[in-house]
Amino acid sequence: MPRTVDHDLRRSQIADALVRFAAREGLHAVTMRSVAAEAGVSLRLVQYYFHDKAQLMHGALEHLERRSHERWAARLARLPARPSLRAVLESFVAEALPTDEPSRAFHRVWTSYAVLAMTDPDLAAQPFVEGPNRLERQLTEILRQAQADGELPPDLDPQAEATRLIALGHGVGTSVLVGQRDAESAQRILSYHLDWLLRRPGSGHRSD
Amino acid sequence: MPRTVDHDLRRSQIADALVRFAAREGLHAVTMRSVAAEAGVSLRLVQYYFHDKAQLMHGALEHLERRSHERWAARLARLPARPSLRAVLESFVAEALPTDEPSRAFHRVWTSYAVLAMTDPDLAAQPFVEGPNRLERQLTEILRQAQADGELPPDLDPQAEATRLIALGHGVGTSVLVGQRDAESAQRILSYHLDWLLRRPGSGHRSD
DNA sequence: CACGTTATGATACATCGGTATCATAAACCG
DNA sequence: CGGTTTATGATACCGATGTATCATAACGTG
Repeated sequence: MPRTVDHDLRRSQIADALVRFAAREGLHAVTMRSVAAEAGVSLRLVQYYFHDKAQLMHGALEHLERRSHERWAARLARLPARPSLRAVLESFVAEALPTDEPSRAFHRVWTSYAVLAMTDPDLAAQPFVEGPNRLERQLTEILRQAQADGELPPDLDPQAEATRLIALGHGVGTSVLVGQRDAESAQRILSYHLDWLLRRPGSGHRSD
Repeated sequence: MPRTVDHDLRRSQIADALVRFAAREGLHAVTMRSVAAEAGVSLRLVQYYFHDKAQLMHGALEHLERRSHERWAARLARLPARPSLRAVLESFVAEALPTDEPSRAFHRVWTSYAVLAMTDPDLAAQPFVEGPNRLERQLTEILRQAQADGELPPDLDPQAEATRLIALGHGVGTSVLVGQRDAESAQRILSYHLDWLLRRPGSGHRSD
């Protein structure tokens, strides 16, 4: 058997190129040719690995989703063994907000895809419905556990709070992407929210 | 002087056609020809009134912004003379959320433009920065006033709460547009938030 | 009515972008 | 080495789209 190359790797490289380009020029400006150029590869090869533009776009979205899960998992792994609820939620916020430039790029492209999904039905289902739902369940479970441990006020609804935190992160994140607010200000807003959420877990923050 | 026609009216009609089409097919699918067809007008006339595609897109965005302000003003006008804080905030939420189909269409197109603005610098400034900023100031003032009137707990920061409410509306709204959540569920989340915000304004809601 | 504005129609043209084809080179494994 | 896979290059084609041009029709105001 001759020349063996990791197909998934090549596909990842090309998908990465698409994301880089889309982050810079906009997803609407993505063409087969521009992606090839960005990847430093011939147009022909992009056709070779993705056959279609539709499949290219689809593949890049899946790639983006995987990357996102990886980063979230990695951030959780970086936490200490028994992290405080605050630490976990800070992690979530840091991941959900477009802070550094790579994160900005990711969120910009992700949002662009979300807009496409609003009119392209076959693009939507998995990433933009199931994804957030899973995250919401995950976060709900974390909050429920924290509540059982007395780290979260018992009068809060974990499900509702998870939803609220995610939606807030999304909303504030968008305002950063659009240039209304800088990342620092965004973090302050989320901190304000967390401060309130964890206001009197028993060990009491600040004065009252 | 011969045949006089209201230019602004024609421009509005064409801009409306663009919005309708974009809501249905996606902003990326908008072409001079598709807008003309949607407006029931010749391609030539679209060129006549907007000269350029860039100017057409720009004009439609301004149109969208005006429409938005009109609707918000109209909703405020429909409120009673001395409305309760809750009523005002409910109005805001109702306007911010894509509930009925026309509202869905508006928010869908607006979000599409927001994504364009992320990479097209000359498209952004006015609507997506100044607009939200103005809304935020407006809402902050309402909250500050309500606080002075004892309708809002005094330990809340009006500015921060305004920001939070808007961001939350945005985030939840997006989740509706993307099909993750229905409008009813979205309203429940915002109601939860308002319930908490107005929890003990002096005349005491529920038990504690 | 006449004139200029408003509107249409019919194209024409260049460019871009997705797709397809074919020949060929380069690399790698057995 | 030889053959299969991987990759490039050179194009070609077609449809879509923005833009431009020109003639002409409809129309209403003075």
